[in-house]
Amino acid sequence: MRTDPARAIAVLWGRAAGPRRGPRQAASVEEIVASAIGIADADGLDAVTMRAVGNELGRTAMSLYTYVVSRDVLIDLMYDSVHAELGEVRAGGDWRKAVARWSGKLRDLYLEHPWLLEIQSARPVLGPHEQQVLESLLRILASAELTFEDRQAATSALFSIVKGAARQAVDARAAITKADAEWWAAAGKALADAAPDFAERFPESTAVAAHQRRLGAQPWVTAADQAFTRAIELLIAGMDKLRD
Amino acid sequence: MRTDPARAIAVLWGRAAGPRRGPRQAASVEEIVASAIGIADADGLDAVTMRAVGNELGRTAMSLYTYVVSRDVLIDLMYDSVHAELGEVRAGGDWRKAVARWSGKLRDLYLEHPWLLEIQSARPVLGPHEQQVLESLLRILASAELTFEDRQAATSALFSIVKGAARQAVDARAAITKADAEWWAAAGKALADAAPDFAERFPESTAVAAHQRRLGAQPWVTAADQAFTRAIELLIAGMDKLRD
DNA sequence: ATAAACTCCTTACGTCGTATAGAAAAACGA
DNA sequence: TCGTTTTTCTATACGACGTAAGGAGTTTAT
Repeated sequence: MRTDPARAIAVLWGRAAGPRRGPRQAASVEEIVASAIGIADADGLDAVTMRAVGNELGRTAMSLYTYVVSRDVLIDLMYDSVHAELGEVRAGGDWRKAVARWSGKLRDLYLEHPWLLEIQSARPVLGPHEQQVLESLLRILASAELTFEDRQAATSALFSIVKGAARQAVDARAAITKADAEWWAAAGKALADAAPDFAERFPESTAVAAHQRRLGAQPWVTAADQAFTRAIELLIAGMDKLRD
Repeated sequence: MRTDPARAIAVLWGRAAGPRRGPRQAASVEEIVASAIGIADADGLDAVTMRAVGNELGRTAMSLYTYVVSRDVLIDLMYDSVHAELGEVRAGGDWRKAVARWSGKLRDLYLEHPWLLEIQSARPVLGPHEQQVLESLLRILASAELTFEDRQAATSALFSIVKGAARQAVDARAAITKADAEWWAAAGKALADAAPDFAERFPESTAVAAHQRRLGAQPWVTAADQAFTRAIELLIAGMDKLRD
């Protein structure tokens, strides 16, 4: 991110790449990005080391630097690349349903590539596929005849809600592991010891937790799903109400 | 996070600390956490290395491990500690205003300690001050007479929106630096070269950007502020509408 | 007095991104 | 055609990081 952006952007937006002088390149940026995405899908973003990606392609870490100027840029490319999977969400019909559809699809993308959530920064879009995702949403919001201000507010809110909900879902999914379950049990016990007055100090939190437990079955996972759907509904209702 | 949570939780919730045998400790957990927060405020979370914190206190990195079992736990402690600054947000009066007030205060906290945004995971609350922040919100939502389901949905949405907006604001603030301005100029130029058909491919994005530019002055910063306020308004309106 | 428990220091390991420098390979100018 | 230039890729190395291991010194319990 700190280096000259021109090359990264050129690669993102469909290269130029005139005839070069030296030896032919044995790999390609696409191949490297695909390999990196595979590693990230399997083992998370931290596992995407230059050495690991190089190894996967049968070459050294340093050779990758002739394709991408830094690991950060590689991650930018990965980020944009997976956004192609989302495709276009058309704006026809009821805009409320379209917003819900867009949100669900973006959340699915995050769940399929949880490492997307490990990337921080709300930096403006850099690549064409990210841009397409944003454009799709803006088209829907335009069809709802929101003001420009509300389009921005809604966009920001929707991205945030989807990301937050996806993170919750991913964490919930991970918490089902045996080791994590034990960890939580131990944490709960330690908490009960350390704060015996929890229920009096935090009655509302306790009430919500009790209600959650009452629903039984999959306490975290499905609760997160429902909270997501409902959160989107709340926002849509608000947009509807303040639309005039 | 991977180790026994009991000790971390004991420290978080106000210790026990019976009489120990060896030499007296020359520092305290509070001192270490405060020092780490100072470093993070100044230089971000990455600057909080065990060596840096130790150095600040005139001791070695390894000595810190008698106070906190790992860097991750230190960060948990930092996280909870700064949440004490937010204090209680009372639930009296109009719940709509209270929600807005709570959101604004949390956002201010994030802006004052931007490294909070570098911490990922939507893990359930661990410390008492985080818990208090959640409790305050739940009290407000209870006074609004939302269903339990809607309280969860609204909680999740509000945390997400606040966090997302804060991140945007922090990034906008950072983008005013000279070096970054140059970077963006270069990126813009590169983008114009790489995608001359941008405006046709992404008409809605272009329209929003044009509207933004038309407003002039501080294009990013105040726009982010307004989008935040409006996003919260949208959600509150939705809660209001679907309340029955 | 001796033993146990504890703090803190020094040293060291394995990891990372990437700087540097050189070898081999391809295209260019003559 | 033959250097010259440009580029790819490798090997090596540096300085960071979190933290494991081991040991010296200090305090308390027996």
